[in-house]
Amino acid sequence: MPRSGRLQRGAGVSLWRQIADRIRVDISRDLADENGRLPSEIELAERFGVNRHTVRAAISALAHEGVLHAAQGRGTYVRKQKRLVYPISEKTRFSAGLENQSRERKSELLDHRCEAASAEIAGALGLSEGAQVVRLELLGSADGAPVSRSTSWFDAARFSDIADHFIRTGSITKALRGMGLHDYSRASTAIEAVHADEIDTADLRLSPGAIVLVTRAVNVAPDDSPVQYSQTRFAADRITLLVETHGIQKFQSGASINPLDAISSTAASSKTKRTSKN
Amino acid sequence: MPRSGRLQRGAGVSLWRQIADRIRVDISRDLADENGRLPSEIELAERFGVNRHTVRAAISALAHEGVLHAAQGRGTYVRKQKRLVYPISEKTRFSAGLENQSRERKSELLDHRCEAASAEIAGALGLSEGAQVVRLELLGSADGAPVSRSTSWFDAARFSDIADHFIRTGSITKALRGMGLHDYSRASTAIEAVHADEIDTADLRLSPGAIVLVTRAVNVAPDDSPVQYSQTRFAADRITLLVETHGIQKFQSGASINPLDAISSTAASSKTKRTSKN
DNA sequence: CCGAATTTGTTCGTATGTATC
DNA sequence: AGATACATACGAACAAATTCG
Repeated sequence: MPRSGRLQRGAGVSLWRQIADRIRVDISRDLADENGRLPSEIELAERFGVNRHTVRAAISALAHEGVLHAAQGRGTYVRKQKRLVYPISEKTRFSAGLENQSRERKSELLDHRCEAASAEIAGALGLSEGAQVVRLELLGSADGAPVSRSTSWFDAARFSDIADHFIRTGSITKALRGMGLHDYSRASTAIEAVHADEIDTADLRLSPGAIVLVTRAVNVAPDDSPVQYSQTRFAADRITLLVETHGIQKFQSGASINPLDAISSTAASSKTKRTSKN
Repeated sequence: MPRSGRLQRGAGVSLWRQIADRIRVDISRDLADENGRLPSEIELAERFGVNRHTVRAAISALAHEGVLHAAQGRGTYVRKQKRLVYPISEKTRFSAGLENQSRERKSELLDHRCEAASAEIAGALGLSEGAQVVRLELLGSADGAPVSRSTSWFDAARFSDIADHFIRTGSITKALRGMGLHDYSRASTAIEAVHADEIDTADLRLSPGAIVLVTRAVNVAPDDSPVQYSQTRFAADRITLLVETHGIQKFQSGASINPLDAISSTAASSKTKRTSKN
């Protein structure tokens, strides 16, 4: 039976929202079994004394939030995974970010080709529109789960063989080094968040309604000439972007400037901490 | 009447998704009136020859994407607004970011109080747990629309009067300067994206299912001691975070390193540009 | 200011399709 | 093949917010 208090019909809050809030709390107690599986929608509907559609609306909202995952024919499960931290700094390297956080990580080259630069690409790389550029399509995974899907462009005049070098070395940094560029810097990164589209749900194995963090970044050579322009789409529920704009140092013993150190322990209660306007 | 082709029942794609795709295209043609208002759900259901619930599912999906906005009693409208750019760099200032992008912007102090630091706050500020800290609740708006909702903490021992100074000056930077701190730097910013909760929808005037960009940031004094820890929630469909990790310079005439310069002109076609795995 | 009309939001009922076990 | 469980779709009714005469 449902835990605390009955559902309030006719109050300001809809039933499906009340149920969603109840489920969100109860899954960490006894609602889900040892495998994280929830009772079936029919059973939940009986427990809450509502129609199955009302339960479905609640589950849908929680699936949008990334709390639950419904699989046709299998059941509804609690989504359990901690976020990987992807650092963004002047020395951001594409694949290096996820080291030490996952057992197995991979950067797979899906496709590569030469094409004419659009206005956006040309502007970012300092080329004229229509200039030849090399495009690389990469899929980043950690522990078997896809995490990022990126498209990068390079000036074909300088880096026509970048794909070959990447295939040999498995790394953008090493590929550029193999072509004579021994260092580069991240100049800027634009960050937006949007809902996953059909391509995202396929590539990143997301459920419809999930969130994608979109970054558009420019890397520059030591002489500040643009080298690489890339658009990356991260599965938002698996990633935290960490921007480091100032040397990260420990200030006092036990005190970390990295706010993420404390997040995992307080994430569950963060909601109660926030205060509304009133 | 619907434009091209009938809906395909029993094909691989559900009706509501076909309808959503159709609406997404047709709103830029003739589906919406001069005010961006769509026909009522009942009328759309008749046009497409489906039940009203099926139209609602399509509208719901498009509302999640941020394309449409449904208002009870008023109708369903096309959402039209361009994103503001919020820069994040070593010299990020809370309110300064939105200058020159909006006619009217405001940073309103909703609440302030003194409290004991939690483990998260204490860790970020280099204090011991339970130490007294001042908390400021701010609401940032641009052109009348709420954009950000932030909570900041300061060491009460150093900045007990921060609220008074903020009320007088209307700026965190000026308030800190008034208390003897003439400069500070952004040390780190953690960025995540989540679905808006009830508090977000109220404070930022979002529709349920909207996306919120959550940042957790630490500002430090010139001696690298932590000064301010803040959590900010941005309405994701109104904001682009721009991380500048390397001096932004023009490299060639007409070439900008800022990738955002080209986004607006290509955003509409970005979807077709992306390629899937196959 | 009131009340009717309009429009979206919620809930229940029912049936069928599809994926998984 | 059968049972289970989620996905989609239609129908009906009422609630809640807004608009407008």
